[in-house]
Amino acid sequence: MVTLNDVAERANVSKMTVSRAINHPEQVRDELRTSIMQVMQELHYQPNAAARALVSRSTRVIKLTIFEDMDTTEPYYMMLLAGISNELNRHQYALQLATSNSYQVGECDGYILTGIRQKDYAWVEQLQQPVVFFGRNQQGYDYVDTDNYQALYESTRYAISRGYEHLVFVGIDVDEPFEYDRETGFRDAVTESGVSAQLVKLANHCHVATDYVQQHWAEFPKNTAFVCASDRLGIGIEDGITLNGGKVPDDYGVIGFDGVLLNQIASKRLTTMQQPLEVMGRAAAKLLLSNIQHPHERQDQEKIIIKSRLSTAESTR
Amino acid sequence: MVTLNDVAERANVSKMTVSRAINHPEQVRDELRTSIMQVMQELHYQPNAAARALVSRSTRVIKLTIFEDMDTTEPYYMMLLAGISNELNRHQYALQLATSNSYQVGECDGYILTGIRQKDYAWVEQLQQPVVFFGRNQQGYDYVDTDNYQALYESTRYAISRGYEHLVFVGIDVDEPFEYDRETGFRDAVTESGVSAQLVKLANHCHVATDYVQQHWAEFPKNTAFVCASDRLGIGIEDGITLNGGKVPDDYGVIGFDGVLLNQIASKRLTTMQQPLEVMGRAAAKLLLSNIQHPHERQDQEKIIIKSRLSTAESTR
DNA sequence: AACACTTTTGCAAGCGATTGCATAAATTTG
DNA sequence: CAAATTTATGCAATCGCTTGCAAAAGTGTT
Repeated sequence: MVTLNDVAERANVSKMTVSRAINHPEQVRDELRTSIMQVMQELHYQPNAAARALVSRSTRVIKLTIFEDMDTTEPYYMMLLAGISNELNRHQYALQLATSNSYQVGECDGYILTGIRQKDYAWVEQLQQPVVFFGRNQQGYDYVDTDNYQALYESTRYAISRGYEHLVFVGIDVDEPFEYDRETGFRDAVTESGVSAQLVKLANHCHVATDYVQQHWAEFPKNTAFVCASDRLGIGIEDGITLNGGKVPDDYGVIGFDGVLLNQIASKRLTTMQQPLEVMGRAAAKLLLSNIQHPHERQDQEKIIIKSRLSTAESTR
Repeated sequence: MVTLNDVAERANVSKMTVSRAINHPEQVRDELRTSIMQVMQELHYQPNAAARALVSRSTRVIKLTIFEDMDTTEPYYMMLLAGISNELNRHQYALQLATSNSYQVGECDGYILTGIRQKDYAWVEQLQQPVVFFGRNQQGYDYVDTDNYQALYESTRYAISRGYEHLVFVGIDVDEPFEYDRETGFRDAVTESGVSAQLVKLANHCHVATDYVQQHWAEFPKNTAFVCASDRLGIGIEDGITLNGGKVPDDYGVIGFDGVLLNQIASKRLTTMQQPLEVMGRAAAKLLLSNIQHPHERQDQEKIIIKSRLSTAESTR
């Protein structure tokens, strides 16, 4: 292994000068610095991260902890990963992946947390490091989230504007803030417009939504639009409608939420509120890094809320 | 920060004894060890990873490097991640994520590489650490892969066994071993059966496949089955058929490959060869760890080949 | 009880880098 | 041009832990 000392000897300077050439270039004579850089190249010198971390107390590692069984394999997270990873790389931080139940091995400079449910907050509190949430929380932690209220409000308004007269909100059966926000967005939109509406909460799976439509088909007059809390539900609902002989989008409309399935299935063009997950990932990474670099500058909870964008397709007229 | 010394003082032993209690429990008197363990608990002692790595020359970090633009957001990788992450956690290793173009920050004990193309091998060779590939390679590196030949051979045979009389292989237009294997599996199966067949290679996107069917519709007599190199292509093909008024599965069959979209879209029940990605991820992690722990035991290239499983659904009769 | 063991614990050195302080060189100033 | 100041480099200590060897304690044998 090539060490600072090796470089120093070869460059005829002390290892301190080499160290400074790397970390504080302005403190080293230009000429000398370039010659040191060259030696580093020749020797393929790579600073030892462990040694650095030991003395500087900074690992340059950020952990993304996903509080959900990873075998559910949400493609959702993949886009998040892309955003986070890109941003961290720009700042020369490494991204480490962990799940809630994973053995806590290795240290890090901060955490990005996602998929957190109420029961997990105890775990979070015991963390002694900067934390940024992906998803709203009422505990005062900084977070990045999409505007769930706006998303459902807007998609509901859109459905109404397309002439659908009966609205169904198909939510997810969890007790979490994001779900309330979505529901409230829907409620406000229908109340304002005075159209008839109903709500249901289902487990977040296609077939559950399909079954629901099958079993309650009588409740849905023509001109019903289903505003869903996820694309999965949207797709399931659409199937249910088709199986009952309903015509999408002429007689029934469907709007999803997330937008993660969009690029994958060309035919299933679901109208949906698309979350800019890559952007949100970047934002979370950026916020965390800023918290790490300026530990005391911030007093209040920082909230970065990024709007979802309506992406219209063939499941609405 | 709680250090070994703190624990040692509190437990009235030297820090060496504490260290041994952790790393070589059998060398410490049972009674003493349990009392040390207790002190560690009380003080919430966590060994400093950097210090450990510095002296032991092992970081307990594995890097998964994905050689593909991550913004393509293949859900494929998510399942892989799950498998790798689970296995690494069992062995108390951390998983670090990197892309080919990401700044190489931090050290690791080994690499799992996926999405590698011919042009990337130069980068790999310069690595000075154990490497396991995800996907076949002819360079002598250990790898884990699904049996691409078997997968396409089997799905083609299946299509033939269901009575389809004209076979179309819809491949991906890349120059990689895995693609040849698939093609060869298809060729062998049709040759053996003597059915008529044709091949095409397309970019791996739904709409490309849909367009292809539209433009070549005249070439496909009734009783044609499309055997595809990915689920995306399969879904695109199916759409193309439907748009042309073809009946799936009665007059046209479609078989995909991967199985990653299966659980996501209930209605689009594509018959497909399902890769057990979680298992494959585990296998890759296990193989890498064994290479790390027994550096010289192995002479030849180790190949772990895991069969895909046919999952029949509504796109074949 | 004295010897040769084996088992258990402690000491000192060092992994590769960075921090604080001291020194040397270069530059400015009166 | 010597003194004061700025800029550039080097020295020593240290981060928390593990390795190699030495010392101490315990065990058994004659």
